[in-house]
Amino acid sequence: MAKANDKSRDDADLASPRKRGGPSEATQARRQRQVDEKRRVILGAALELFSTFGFHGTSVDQIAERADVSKGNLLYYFRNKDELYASLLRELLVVWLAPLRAFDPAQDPADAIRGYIHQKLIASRDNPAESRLFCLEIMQGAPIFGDELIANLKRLVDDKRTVIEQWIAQGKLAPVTPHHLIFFLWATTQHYADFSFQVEGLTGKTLRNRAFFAEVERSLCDIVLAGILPH
Amino acid sequence: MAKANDKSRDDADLASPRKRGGPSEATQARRQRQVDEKRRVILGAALELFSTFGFHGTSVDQIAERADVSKGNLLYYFRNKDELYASLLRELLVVWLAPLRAFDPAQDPADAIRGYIHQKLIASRDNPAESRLFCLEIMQGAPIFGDELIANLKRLVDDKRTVIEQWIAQGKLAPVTPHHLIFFLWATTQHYADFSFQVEGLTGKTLRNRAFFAEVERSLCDIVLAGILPH
DNA sequence: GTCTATAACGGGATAGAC
DNA sequence: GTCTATCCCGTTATAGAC
Repeated sequence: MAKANDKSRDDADLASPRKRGGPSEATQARRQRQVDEKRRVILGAALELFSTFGFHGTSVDQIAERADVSKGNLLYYFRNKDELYASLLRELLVVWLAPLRAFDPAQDPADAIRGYIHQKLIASRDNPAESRLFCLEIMQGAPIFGDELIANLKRLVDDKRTVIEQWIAQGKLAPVTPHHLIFFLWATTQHYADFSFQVEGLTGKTLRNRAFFAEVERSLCDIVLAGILPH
Repeated sequence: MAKANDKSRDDADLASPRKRGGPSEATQARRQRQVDEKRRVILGAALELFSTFGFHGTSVDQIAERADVSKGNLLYYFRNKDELYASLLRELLVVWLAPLRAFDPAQDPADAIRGYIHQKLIASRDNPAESRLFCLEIMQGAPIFGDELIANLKRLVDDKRTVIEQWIAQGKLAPVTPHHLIFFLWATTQHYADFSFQVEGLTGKTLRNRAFFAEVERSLCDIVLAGILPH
């Protein structure tokens, strides 16, 4: 966020001719808030479109229209389409990885996993677009955001691998391969976001349906926990 | 395939001026084989590119280059880009759904599920591009192949739902929700194809590594079977 | 900061020679 | 059947008025 804003701030310095002494700090802060708000709106529109139609399937014009700004104006806030896309991914990465980050060796593994599934299903229900965006990006080999994404993932996963290993050493978990357990949790929970179109087509329901949400959560917890708690 | 070929055959009739009586049946058959072969090469190139870069991220030019034909020539075999894409999906649908189709009420459910996981992992190892192609298509709401794809899926899934229900009625399976079991198997096995880039980035291995393949298979079977066999 | 106009480019599809 | 040349459109990005 900080980095992404550097540019707009630089441009603003050039573009708005100041009287001697410049505007008050309050005025500057207000302007900055308006700038941030507009960036937020544009990023929101970009998220919806990129996650549905992909990077190449979405035009800057479409994003501008959805965000209710002109294309020229959009390209004042983001240097080009690539930067808009990268900003979007960078901003969402932290929140997208949050549920896994919560894993802690002090927790009971069953609680931790139940909690993870719950959090991830809520995210899949409320923010399916984010999930789809990362799905698309990773599936295509992360061509744009690339190394940054994988490097972040790797740091987190290495960290959580040791947590799972501790649980196993303490006899609290069956000897599963940590990587596969993590992939397993990712795959099953994200499925309901990434393939919501298919899930809805086949079952007629989405995670927004209370009963369906509970059913998914129970099914996943039952299967996973039965398979990984010490026998 | 039959439908897709109608057009080329029509065009061939128009394009190649025949002497009275026309070419021998043997000659016609040979030509047809060459036509089929060329279509196959083009479809193969299209599969690799579409599954990696998506429909909009791939140009007809790139496909032509990879298939070693000119763009003009490619568009002689496929009316346009959309038709090429739809032909590809239609042709792969049957083989892609084959592993699930094998589910049979006479089988032991543990055997059936072990067999499914094995088949699907082999497919994920040997034909990851097909898996990614369907993943992309379904994730984007199946805009092009659309209703045809969902209709096919629905027929198959409804069929297998009753198989699973029978297993449960016979006490051979814990009372799982059939849909969720199916989603579960899809999600976990396809993960290794669709996210192979991520899997490799994090573990340093792919399904082509013998030991890794066995590890994945064992992990999946252990977890799933422990969770769904009658307790 | 915001808009319109337009330059510059790439892609899909067709025409027509061979 | 195959190729090259070309048309035409949509798209990105910039220039410049306000």
